[in-house]
Amino acid sequence: MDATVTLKDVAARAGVSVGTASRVLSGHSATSPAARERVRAAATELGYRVNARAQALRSARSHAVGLLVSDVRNPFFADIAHGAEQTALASSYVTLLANANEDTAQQDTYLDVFLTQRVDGIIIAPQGEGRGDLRALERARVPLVFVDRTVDGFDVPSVTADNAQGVELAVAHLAEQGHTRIGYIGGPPSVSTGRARLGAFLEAIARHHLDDDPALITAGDFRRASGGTAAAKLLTSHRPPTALLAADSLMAVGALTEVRERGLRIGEDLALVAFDDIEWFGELDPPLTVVAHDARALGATAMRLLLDVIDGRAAESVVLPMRLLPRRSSSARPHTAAGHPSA
Amino acid sequence: MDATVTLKDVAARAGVSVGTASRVLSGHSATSPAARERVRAAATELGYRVNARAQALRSARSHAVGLLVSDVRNPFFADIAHGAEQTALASSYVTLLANANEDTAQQDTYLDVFLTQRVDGIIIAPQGEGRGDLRALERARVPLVFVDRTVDGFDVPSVTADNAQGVELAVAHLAEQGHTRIGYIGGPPSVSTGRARLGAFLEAIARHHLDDDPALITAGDFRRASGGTAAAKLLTSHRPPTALLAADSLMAVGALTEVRERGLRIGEDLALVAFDDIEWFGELDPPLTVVAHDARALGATAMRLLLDVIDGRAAESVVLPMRLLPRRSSSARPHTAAGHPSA
DNA sequence: ATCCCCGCTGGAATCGATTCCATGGAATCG
DNA sequence: CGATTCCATGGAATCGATTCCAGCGGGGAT
Repeated sequence: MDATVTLKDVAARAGVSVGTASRVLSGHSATSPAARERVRAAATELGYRVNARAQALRSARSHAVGLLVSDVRNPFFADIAHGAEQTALASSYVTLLANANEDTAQQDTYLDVFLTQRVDGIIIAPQGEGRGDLRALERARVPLVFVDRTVDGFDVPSVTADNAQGVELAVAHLAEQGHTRIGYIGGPPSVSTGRARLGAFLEAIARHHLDDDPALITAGDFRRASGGTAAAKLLTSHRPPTALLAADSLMAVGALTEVRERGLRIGEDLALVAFDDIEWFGELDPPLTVVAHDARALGATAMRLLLDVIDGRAAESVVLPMRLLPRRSSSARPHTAAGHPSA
Repeated sequence: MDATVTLKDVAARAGVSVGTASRVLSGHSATSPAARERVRAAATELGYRVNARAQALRSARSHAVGLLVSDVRNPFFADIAHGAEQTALASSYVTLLANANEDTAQQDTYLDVFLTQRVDGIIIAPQGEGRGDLRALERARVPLVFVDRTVDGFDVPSVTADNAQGVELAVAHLAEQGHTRIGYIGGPPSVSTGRARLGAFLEAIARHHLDDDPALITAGDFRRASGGTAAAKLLTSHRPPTALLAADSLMAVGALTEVRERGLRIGEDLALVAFDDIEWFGELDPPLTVVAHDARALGATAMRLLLDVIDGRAAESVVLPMRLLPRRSSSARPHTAAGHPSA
């Protein structure tokens, strides 16, 4: 007696027309107190629940938004999703969370799903170069917001972290402790954050008059294994760095493992600073120094922007500040590092 | 020229009726090769995309399923979500991922959303005692599957881990190393896994003839802080345990922090075994021994079951095996532990 | 050659809610 | 007291796709 209660049933029970019943329940038009009461009573008695699909069909608004992240299992994106979802819920929007799973094809699949489901808007942490279905979104004029990353050539509001500031904080912190040779483990140039952070790193190095040896610059793909490879390359070079800066948390973990396997101790023989704070980075031994942005705020802000766009309000891109969380992994002084034997 | 292409437009362009166009695109009825070709061509030229909401309104099937987990940010549930989502996608079902956020009220909110959205089925890792909207689901006869946890009094297929086996593996492992006093940090009795694991622990203790001192049994709430509190209680007791078994990964982290703060070294002064393997547990120092289940398989299996129920096939509950991953945190021998000073 | 059957098609009803339009009655004003 | 306005309401059109029904025409059987 619950699954298929329609507005017609409610109207019949209340002794009014469906039109009146709809008006009462949506509360948009004037209705008499008597009708209001009868309809409301009938609705609760029958356990009526509006059919969102019929509602969305008639009124062009579906009250559902799509959120596409590159990997739900990455805590950073899980936090973004959480922030976005809570914000949406507060405005009674439903979030369809999809997982590109680090795969451009799957990203396209889900964008297609979003379009088919006629979501009111989409938040995306874009993968790749912005080909394929990303262009279709533009043509379809679906409200769109970028989060964390952007794609060149799209005139879309975005919420990003202040990468330049973050890199500057990290480099300044390491320079303060006397490091002059900082090994950089960067992201892929195909992702905007990868490019931005590398540029900022080069500037920061120059600003602080540190060693700009090109051998200190490596690039990974924001995945764990690539962090290890990059660390190995840096540590076996002719003049190894005394500190490492990883542009992403997963690569930092890879680097950490690699460093350990070489018998070096993070925080004593070698300093390490990572991007993105992950809850358990403080639980590692030693706790990891990070340059962090508030992922939850990133998600929440993106959703706010999206709702603005949907409602036809102006939406300005937002750049959120990063902050340095100094922990023990960066307490190594440069002199202790050089020439340590690699077990 | 993209957003509002309807079937009517396609039909007009192809010079056929909407009926024929629909038949061609859904492929259910017989159509002439000529019509097929013309409709397909028109559809691609116009960039037609079926309106899922209209489709769902007419045919009772929405091809969307709801997945409600207690916390997306918990890697365990993120993995479940990932597994479920991939399986759904393979059958061209969309997953609406919702986050109860450890909150029964929010769980009800989302169940309501699911019902309103007329999803074809729901997978849930239930919170609390199964009051409130969980009963409404039963009345609404929405296909339902429990994952990881169950609720008494519901005749619903479920996918759970073999808790008894997991506990036995952990206890046997510790007993093998000579431990007789194992401190147990359990989950809340309001959650089925909390109850099952405690029962299994008591049985395992008896089976291995270990110390059944009630002072060794504590309970938390599956959150991090409670693990610390429980550990503190155990370690300050009259005769502290030489090993700890935590019923959940987050509580294990809490316990870990607490143990460290007391100046004890996990793996040397005290053994620690945790439930649920989380990617980075192997990165801790020392790496954590865990009793793990394959969360992704849990999610995938649950989705398969749900699709079975939706399609009217029989669905039998599944119990997945757990396995022990011995790492350094449980290498402590009992004799080293007793009477260690608490810094 | 006639009849029947079957494949294909157009037209129309349908799903459930919203919203426009017209109407009836009450209230207000001159 | 009659005319105008306003409020509440019922009825109907509408959103986009699916599906039933009936009809048209062609091919095979007799």
